[in-house]
Amino acid sequence: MTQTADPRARIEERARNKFEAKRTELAEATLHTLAELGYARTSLREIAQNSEYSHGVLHYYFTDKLDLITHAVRQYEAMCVTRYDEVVANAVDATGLYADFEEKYFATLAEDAGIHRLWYDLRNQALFDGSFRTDVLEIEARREDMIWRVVARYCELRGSTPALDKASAYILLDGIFQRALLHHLAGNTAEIAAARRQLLAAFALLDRPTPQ
Amino acid sequence: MTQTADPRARIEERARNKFEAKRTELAEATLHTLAELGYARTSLREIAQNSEYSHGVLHYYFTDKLDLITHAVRQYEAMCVTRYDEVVANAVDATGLYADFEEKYFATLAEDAGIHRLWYDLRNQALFDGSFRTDVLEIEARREDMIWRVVARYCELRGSTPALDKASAYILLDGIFQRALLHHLAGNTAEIAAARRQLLAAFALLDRPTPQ
DNA sequence: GCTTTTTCTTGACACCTGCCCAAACTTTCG
DNA sequence: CGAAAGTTTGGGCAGGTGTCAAGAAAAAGC
Repeated sequence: MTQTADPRARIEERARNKFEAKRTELAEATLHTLAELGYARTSLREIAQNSEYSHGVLHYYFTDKLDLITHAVRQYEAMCVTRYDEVVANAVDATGLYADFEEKYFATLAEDAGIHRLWYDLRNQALFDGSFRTDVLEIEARREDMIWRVVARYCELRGSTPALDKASAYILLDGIFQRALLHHLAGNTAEIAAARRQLLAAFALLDRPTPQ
Repeated sequence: MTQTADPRARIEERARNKFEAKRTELAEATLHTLAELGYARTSLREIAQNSEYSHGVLHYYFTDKLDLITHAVRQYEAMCVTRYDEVVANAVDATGLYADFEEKYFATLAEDAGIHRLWYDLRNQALFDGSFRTDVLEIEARREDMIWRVVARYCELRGSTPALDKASAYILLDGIFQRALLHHLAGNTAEIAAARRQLLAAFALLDRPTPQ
């Protein structure tokens, strides 16, 4: 239980932690503003206004606008790539896994629409701006992994083998989600119902009998 | 062959055509700038600089920035939703259709990367800004149709039935494209090769024997 | 309690944005 | 030709942007 002997080091460490904590607090506020306005329309003053500080603070804690947004994106990652882990962990059979997954899928579509469209916005920025590319590709890979855990477990419970590779399975399931998000924001409820059918069909397709 | 009797009407008609022609010319320049910079960073002055006119002209021919961009987007539509029609028309068997489609698919991925990323950018804007939503949804529907013509013809030639509905087939094939585009711009050639395999697997999956 | 350090606010800066407009230029028409 | 209409330019406007710095306020250290 002994701590670092040097008290100066302790103080410095504590300061660093506090500094880091404020950075994440500000990054959190940044995420909310980004989710509401999108990357294109989000300004530092707007971010500050949605927090309890003035816009100058942002430059005290971050060197750049890019630094701030990068930090916010990394923070987003943590919450977005584990969304279905609980569903997978608790699954006892394929039908139940699918039901729980579908429920969470359409729940987050409506509840977290803002943060989801932000992600698609940032991924798109990476098509134009190289600064984000590395982060985006890494998050994308983790999202693929997340979906793959669902798909693999589903097939395992059914005693079958996935008919698509990891990337394609993600592309299909996430693509259905993205399309549904657009229709959700457009208020088109009929297409949300269609997305439910598409998701079901996708799972039916993914799962083929294991060749023995 | 008689023309409109009223000469004043003729003149007015000709003027309108000229006006419309200049609008499309400017919209064309707008597309190039948008493809290079993305929606977020494209300004009217930048668009004008990439054309041979000054920025004032844009306000002479368009009421708004929105008006201009909307016009540009509609113009984009024409070229983007018929890309594979020739491939479909010339197909004599399923293998040939797939080969031609795949070739065009990866050719346009590299050649027209700019315009493709612009499309994804605009589609994304629709998640935040309702002004585009109608146009985006309409173009998206036409793109689905375009892909569906390929898929349906492919299955027809094989004597099989598509295993996914129109929307899901588009989601999968376009999703593979979008992912490949990101990796193309990131210079990741290994993932382009992976996309080739994904596309092949997707077609293998799409096509299931027709139940008789 | 007083000094030092950290944290935060405020206002300034240079630049860019969409939009508007008066004046110059060009074309069209009688 | 001259007048009228159409077209284009370039500058001005109000407002917004990221960034910075000086000084107020708060916290920490002794």
